[in-house]
Amino acid sequence: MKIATFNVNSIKARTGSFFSWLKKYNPDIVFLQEIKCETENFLFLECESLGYKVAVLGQKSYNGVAVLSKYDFVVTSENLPQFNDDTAMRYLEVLIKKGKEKFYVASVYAPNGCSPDKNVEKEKLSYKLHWFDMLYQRLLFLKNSGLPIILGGDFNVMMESIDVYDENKFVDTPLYVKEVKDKIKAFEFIGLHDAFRLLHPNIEGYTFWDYFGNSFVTNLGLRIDYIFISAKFAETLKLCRPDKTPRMMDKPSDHTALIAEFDE
DNA sequence: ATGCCGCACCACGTGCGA
Repeated sequence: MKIATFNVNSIKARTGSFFSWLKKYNPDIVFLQEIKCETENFLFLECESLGYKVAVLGQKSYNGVAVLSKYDFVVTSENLPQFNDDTAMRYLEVLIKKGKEKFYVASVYAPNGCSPDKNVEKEKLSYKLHWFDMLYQRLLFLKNSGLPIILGGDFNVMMESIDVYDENKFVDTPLYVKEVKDKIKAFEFIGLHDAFRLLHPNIEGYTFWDYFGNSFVTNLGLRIDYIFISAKFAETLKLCRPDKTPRMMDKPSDHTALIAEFDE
């Protein structure tokens, strides 16, 4: 089984490059973030013609998440049940049925939390922390079902210095502050593992490079996109790495795809 | 390098992202 998560920064602006990459890698499940279009305007036909069943939670202009799957599924949650903001589309969870197996997957787009205005940033950081608390509550619920879990998404946090080109630039920012890292560390208590770090404890795995300057060429990147997997998938995980090919195409997203493969 | 780029839109300027 092959899976991928990709913050596309507008599916419409990425139509050509995204679908050429999708055809080539041909993953079984894809998690998309920042599709930046309303649900009804998503490119359903293009995805379906490649054999995917599609679930979309979109909105105008910003945010928006989607799940593409070669396996059948039912949508189990649109946004986080206990989070009382329905203006930002950031979480889409489906229950996949793959033959006799059932497992939960979710496409996740965590709030960024940053602002040039320090007062605004304070509010945005508390919003982010609360959003992660409600994510945790949902993950507890999924864990209690006893079914395996896969999360793919843009979590907007770097966990350690190896995840960031210069940690000094991010000290005390909502991308790198301890309170936010602690929310991700808490995933351990739900039995979720960072798939990339599981296989590669000591190598850089950037998934994002800013548009400005030559940040991609000079590799000034951040690892902010993750695939989290429960024990059953950790046992069969055989590959997890950023696939830099979409970031090298014309008019790329500022993120690239993170891919993972599992033995059957 | 606290937005130097790129995206979307009640669009030729503004809000937003990391």
